[in-house]
Amino acid sequence: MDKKPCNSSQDPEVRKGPWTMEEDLILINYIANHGEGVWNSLAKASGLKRTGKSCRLRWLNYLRPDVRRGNITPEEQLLIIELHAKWGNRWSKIAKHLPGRTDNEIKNFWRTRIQKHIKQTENQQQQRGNISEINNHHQGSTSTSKVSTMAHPIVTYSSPSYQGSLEPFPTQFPIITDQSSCCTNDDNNNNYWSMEDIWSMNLLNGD
DNA sequence: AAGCCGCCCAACCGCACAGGG
DNA sequence: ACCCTGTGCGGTTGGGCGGCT
Repeated sequence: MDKKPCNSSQDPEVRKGPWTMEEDLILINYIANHGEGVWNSLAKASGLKRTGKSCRLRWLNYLRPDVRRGNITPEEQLLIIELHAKWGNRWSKIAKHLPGRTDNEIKNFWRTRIQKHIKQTENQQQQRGNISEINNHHQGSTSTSKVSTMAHPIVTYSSPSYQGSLEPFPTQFPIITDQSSCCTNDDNNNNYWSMEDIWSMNLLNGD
């Protein structure tokens, strides 16, 4: 790439990549004692070899005690769809209406699940369109794809097929019936410590 | 059993904006 | 009025993991 590795050469102290448990604890402890904000000086004062940006992101997206982790509930799915139809990719704005959810999480959710679902829906609609066109015209010629494209103009993400159908993903996603179960994360976080662990360790360490 | 492929998510990057000096 | 620094936001990437062939 054409990017200069100036940071790594001039400032080898700056760490990148996944956060370690130790770093998380340092950040949590520091914020518990001094509060959040002024991230650049926080990064320096805490002794973390991270940028302020990185500290902020880690805190907001993962370490904050009020961050809700686990599957997006059907209600949240609907809300995301509605708000996205209204505001587009204003993830932080959407996140403000979903307590405990981060813009990053919503963004990822949208990209991985909903966009995929929309594509599938569009494909299905196109295929149905093809079939109906074929049935309507009894032509069976090679021009069906063109016809179907005209019959189903490409819709944007605010696909009207979602709005009003209060059942966006009836079978595709596991539905959480018990909110308390979302905090166990047995399978999801095998390689990670849960936030409860971290916070209890934080308390054990003393602040 | 091994390799491949696709999905998911944490983290990084670049840009824009706001506030202070 | 201008510049600098910090912060916030949206887009993108890379690695881990599970399912499939």
